Amino acid sequence: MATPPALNWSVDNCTIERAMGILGEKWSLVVLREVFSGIRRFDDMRVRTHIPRQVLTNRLNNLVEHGILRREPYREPGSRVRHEYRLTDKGFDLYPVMIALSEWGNRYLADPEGPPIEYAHRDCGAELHLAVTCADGHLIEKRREIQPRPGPGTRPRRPPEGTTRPETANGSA
Amino acid sequence: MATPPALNWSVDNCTIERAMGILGEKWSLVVLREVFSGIRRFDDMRVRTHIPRQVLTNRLNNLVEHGILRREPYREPGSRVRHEYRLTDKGFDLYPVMIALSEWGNRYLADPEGPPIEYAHRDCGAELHLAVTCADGHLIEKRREIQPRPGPGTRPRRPPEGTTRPETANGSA
DNA sequence: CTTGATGAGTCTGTCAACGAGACTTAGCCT
DNA sequence: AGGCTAAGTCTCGTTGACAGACTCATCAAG
Repeated sequence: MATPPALNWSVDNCTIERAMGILGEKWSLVVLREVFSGIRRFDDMRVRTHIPRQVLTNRLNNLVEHGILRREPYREPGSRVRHEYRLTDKGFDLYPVMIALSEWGNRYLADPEGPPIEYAHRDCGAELHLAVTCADGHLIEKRREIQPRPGPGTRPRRPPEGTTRPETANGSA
Repeated sequence: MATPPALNWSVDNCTIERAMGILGEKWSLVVLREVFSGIRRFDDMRVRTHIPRQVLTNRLNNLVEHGILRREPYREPGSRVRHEYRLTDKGFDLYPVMIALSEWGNRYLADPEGPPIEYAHRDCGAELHLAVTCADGHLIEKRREIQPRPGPGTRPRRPPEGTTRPETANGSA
């Protein structure tokens, strides 16, 4: 084997990495799962998830800071004003991420009786799944059809003087 | 507002949570991005990602242990036998997760010039994206059509004696 | 056969993040 | 006035991340 071409590009500005910087902290996605499921209050999340208080405050604040959740004041009759956490548009756009994770998790990690949460089409009740398509409208069914490649923000990586291995032609796994 | 119905179900066996237990550790998905991009060797990953050695060994081992990567011995002419890391089927099935993250990241987190990596349809070159569909074949375009609900593995949550709030009807965010 | 290069680690010590449990605070209710 | 409750802070011990030096096996050069 020889040098994969990817080695010549830098990935400092990788958006997957940035996304994981926000969502990859422990519990972040669990918090989002809760909000997607209609759980919006601090203590309700605590009760279901057992996330340590401190971590939960921290995650909620981070998610608010990144514009994924917003704090909404509400007042329950006979209580003082409180806040609940709701998804912003940016947060809702994480639906595919949630569905992708749950599809994979359901296939490989579920208990024999199945997963405790599923995502369904409200109108017809059928379960959801993700389809990979391309901008030209083709449906992608086999992974051989998928090709990672340098995008518009690609920058060269300066190799540290004399790191040379013979080139190869094909960069996918 | 009143008790969201989700509060009555347990989420101990949630598959999203389990998936994040594997993929949510710092760097896990970056390692996978590398492998998807054709980077398969320890030091090549180090060079691009600057992941600390110890963490990288640890992540690679975890991913192998969970059957997402496999170690493949190879021998470069004039070197001793080494190992490279390749995706298993289970690993390849994470493609939707990668694409979902990168779509979201590209929309909200990219530099002005764009992302450094994109996923394309090999046959036509067009960029990929994910479509949410339901098992009945409907294309879901609005989040209002998505409904999280208890799945087959749902278990009741034993509420700790006298945690009662009035019920509400609708559980989505 | 010795020396050196190289890929892939291990070892050590420091610092940040996580987890458990007790304590705090603001506003409402009796 | 006293108590309750949601949502935090505080404290402290444990785990995980990181940096940098060290190890180890193997092959190639001399």
